[in-house]
Amino acid sequence: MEHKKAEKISKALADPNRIMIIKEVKKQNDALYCCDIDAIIDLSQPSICHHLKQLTDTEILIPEKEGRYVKYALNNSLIEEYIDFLHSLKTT
Amino acid sequence: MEHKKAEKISKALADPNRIMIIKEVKKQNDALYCCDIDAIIDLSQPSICHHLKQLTDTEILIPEKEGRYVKYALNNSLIEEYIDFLHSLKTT
DNA sequence: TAGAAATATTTAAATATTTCGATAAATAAG
DNA sequence: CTTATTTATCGAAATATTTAAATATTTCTA
Repeated sequence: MEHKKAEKISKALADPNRIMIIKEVKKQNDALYCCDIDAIIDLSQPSICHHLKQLTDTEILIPEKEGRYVKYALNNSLIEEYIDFLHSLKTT
Repeated sequence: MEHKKAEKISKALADPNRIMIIKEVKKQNDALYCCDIDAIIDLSQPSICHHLKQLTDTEILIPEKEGRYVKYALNNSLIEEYIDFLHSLKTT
């Protein structure tokens, strides 16, 4: 992974609300809906939308449209690539 | 790892200059000096100092004073803990 | 001890991010 | 077709981050 990409993923993970959202995706087993987040995070709907956009722009979350709803799944392989990048930084 | 801690590590990694610094620590085999960075990164001395502070505050880098100099080493075990946290986010 | 060199701190400006209210767009339900 | 519901976008305010000049601190060397 390019370090520019790793930087962007790091930035997307650098917020407590976005980490909460990712945790919730896991809890809901890759089937998190936008409106579920309202119940969990004390932010306005536009703010939640903004955080989701950062997570989907970086492809950490993969959105899938289902009628009026959007379902989010975690991009496990991207996380793996990011982990590989972190391993590559380590000294031996 | 607490997610507050993971958030802080993410934030510290969310900058191209700081990633460059970490890469340079690896290149120099855990023996990076402050003044070496001047040669690599086009930033003022106070800015470099500020970035190093973020990396040491989060304990990503471990500073060791050597007379007038400060030598930096990567905290490999913290990176491992951060990687474990990332694994824990993954869906199965 | 005085001067030089390396690193740290303070302060302020520029830029970026976060947040929310208002509003728009898309689709479902009646 | 009209209305309600879900998600997205715009615009503006509040907050945080990045940067560098000026200055301070620490320690080496002559």
